[in-house]
Formats: sequence, structure tokens, C-alpha cells
Amino acid sequence: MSVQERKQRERAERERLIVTTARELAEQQGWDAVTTRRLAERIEYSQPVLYSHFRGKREIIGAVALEGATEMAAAVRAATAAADGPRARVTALARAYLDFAARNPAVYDALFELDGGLAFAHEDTPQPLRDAFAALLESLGEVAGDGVHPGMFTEVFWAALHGLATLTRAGRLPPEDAERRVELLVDRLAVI
Amino acid sequence: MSVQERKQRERAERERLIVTTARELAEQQGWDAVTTRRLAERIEYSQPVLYSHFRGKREIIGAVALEGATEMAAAVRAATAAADGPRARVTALARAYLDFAARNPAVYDALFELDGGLAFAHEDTPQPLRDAFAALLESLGEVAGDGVHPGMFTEVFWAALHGLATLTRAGRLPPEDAERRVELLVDRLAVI
DNA sequence: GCTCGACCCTAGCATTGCTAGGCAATCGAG
DNA sequence: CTCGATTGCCTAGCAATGCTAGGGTCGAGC
Repeated sequence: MSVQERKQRERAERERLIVTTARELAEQQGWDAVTTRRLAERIEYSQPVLYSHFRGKREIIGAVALEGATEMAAAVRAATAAADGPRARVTALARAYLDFAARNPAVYDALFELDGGLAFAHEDTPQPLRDAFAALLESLGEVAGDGVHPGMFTEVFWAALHGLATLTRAGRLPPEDAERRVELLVDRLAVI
Repeated sequence: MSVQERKQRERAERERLIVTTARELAEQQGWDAVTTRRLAERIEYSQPVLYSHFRGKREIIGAVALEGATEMAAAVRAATAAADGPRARVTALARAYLDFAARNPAVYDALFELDGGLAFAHEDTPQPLRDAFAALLESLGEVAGDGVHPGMFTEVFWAALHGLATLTRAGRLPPEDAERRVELLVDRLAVI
């Protein structure tokens, strides 16, 4: 049985290699540069190997997205845990979110801009995505205000952050006032 | 000279035909289905004709985006003009914006999700885009609140709307609570 | 009526995601 | 140890994509 175990382990390692390599390539040169050929070359296997791990390119994007969701949840939790009081927590959360999006544009794209074949707001939504939303909810729920459903408040706040992240990165918003925009958002939306 | 004029007119008409056909096709079957071959077939010309009007597919997307920006500006202005008082105006604006995005997903994608080769927040930003932002600014500027720059307030409000629009359409947010989310956004962000 | 130029089409290129088919190495049974 | 079977991988290829080169045709202007 040990042989099978070793093979299984090697397969799992190679799958991780594929995902991390796809992510690296995407961060370096953008998702357009992540072709199955280039990806195969980088992992030093032939193209069909990719398809023995994933149904297609979409699933690879999806895998990067899930990895990113876990990291983002961790980043948000780390930032809010280090802050004192609801207001500081929300501000830290917003900064951490936007910071993550700015530092990992390819991962952020995999999560929200590209089609990774992931189900959102469904019963079959993958755990990392649920958990990322939960991480937001933990700090945002406490500033939703009376009579406002915490989940819905989190959705709206999240949407605002998402809008800022994407519009800023796409050059639709000048990057200078980023910090002031965050302050305005927190001041107005959160009920302290 | 009349011959040249006629030719020029026909060229202009054909260019409009390309843009409206691309838009139709995108609305019907999504932008992925808008290939140069299919588009050429629909307008009953060969592919190279497209390239005598536009540098490439990107520019066609950009043309659809510009058309969409003009329409969106008109839709927003029409909605706000019919509303009484700042609060009603902002609510109407938000609804009109989200409604436009929901009813014209392909156009909205051309504007904000796809690369149409357009410059934003620049000195060489095309007029329709500037005007669309101006349409938002007209109604949002009056509820920015004291000490808050109207332009920046508009950016934040716009980003929030953009986030709601994209996340809702991508299935990231459940569509049921759309109206309540708008109310929350207006209540909190706008200073009446 | 003729010539020349604008106009547009056929054909092709490189690249993309994905798949079929075969080859070789490894495993299990005798 | 041998031999058939299975697993795992690669070479080669397909259809579709955006885009371009080159030639042929038709009409304008003298």
C-alpha cells in the first residue's frame, strides 16, 4: 500500500505545483499569459497532465481563487484582531481588504473578475469562500446598526470595498485619495 | 464631391452597424460569442472590413462602451430629474444605475469589466465617460455633506453601486435583497 | 472607353483550449 | 523470473480565435 500512498502524495504535490505556478505566472504577467502550454512548460510536464488534475483552465483559476480566499480571510482576521474597538476594527478591515486586492491582483481577479466556475451565495459554495465572508461578517456585524441585518450590511460594505478595489485597479479611480475614500466609507456606513 | 460624401456617409453607417451588431450579439450570447468571424457574418461583410474601421476587437468593445456611457448618463439624468428633493434624487439615481447595469449586462461589461482600451480619470478620457461621471456628480454632489469633496463622495458612492452591480450579476450576492441594499446605501452614505 | 485607384474578399498565420492515440514503465500473478 | 495488464505520460492534432497579406474587381474620372 505504501507505493500507492507515495503516488497519491506525489499527485497532490504536483497539483499544488500547478496551482502555485499558475498563480505566480498570473501575478507576473497577468492571466492572459497563463496559457495551458506555458503553464505546462513551467511545471515541466506536458499539457495533458493539467487535464488529469483539472477539468480545464477554469478549474485552475478556481483553485487559485480558493487559495486566495483563505489567505484573504486570514489577512482580514489578522488585521482586525490587532485593532481596538469597533471603529478601528472596521477601518483595519477595509484597509486589509483593499491592500490584499492591490498586492494580489491576479488572485483577486481569480476570485471576483474571472470565471473560476465557483458557486457563490449557494448551498454548495466552497468552504473557503464562506469563511472569507464570515471573516468580514465578524467585524462588520457589530457595526451594522439597529434593525439592520448583519449579513446584509456586510454585503453592502463588501460591495463598496469591491467597487473601490476594482475601479482603483482598473484606473477608473485616481489612486491618490484611496485612504480618504476608506475613511469616508467607514465614517458613513458603520454605526459606531 | 458628392460621391465622396456618400461614401463617407456609408462608411459611417457601416461603422454604426458594426457597433450595434456587436452590442446585440453580446447582449444575446455574451461577449465570448462576439468573435470577429461571427460579427463579420452578421454585418454581411468579411472580417478585414472590421479592421478598416477599428484597430481590433478591443476598439469595438470600447465603441460599445462609449455608446453605453452616453445612454447610462441619460438614464440617470432622466431618473433624477423626475424626483423631488435630494433624497429622492439619490435613490432614483441608485436605482437607475443598477437597473441599467442589470438590463444591459454586456454594455456594462464593456464599460467596466472588459478592456476596451479606454482611459479613465485622465486628461484624455473620452467625453461620454466624463459626462457619465458628471451625471452622477450632479445629484450626488448635493448630498456629500460638509467638508467632503463632492467629487470624492461621488467616487465612493459610484464604487459602492459598481460593487453591488457586479457582485449581484455575478451571482455573488443574492438578488432578493437588492432593494433593501439600495436603501441602506442611500440612508447611510448620503447626508440629506 | 480606358486607366488607375479605392475597396473588399479569399486564404492563411500563429496562438488558444482541449483531446485522441500510442508508447513505455511499472505492477501483480504464475 | 517472466509475461500480460494497467497506469501514466507524451506527441500530435483539432477546431476556434484574433489578425494580416495579397490579389481581384468594380467604379470614378479623364
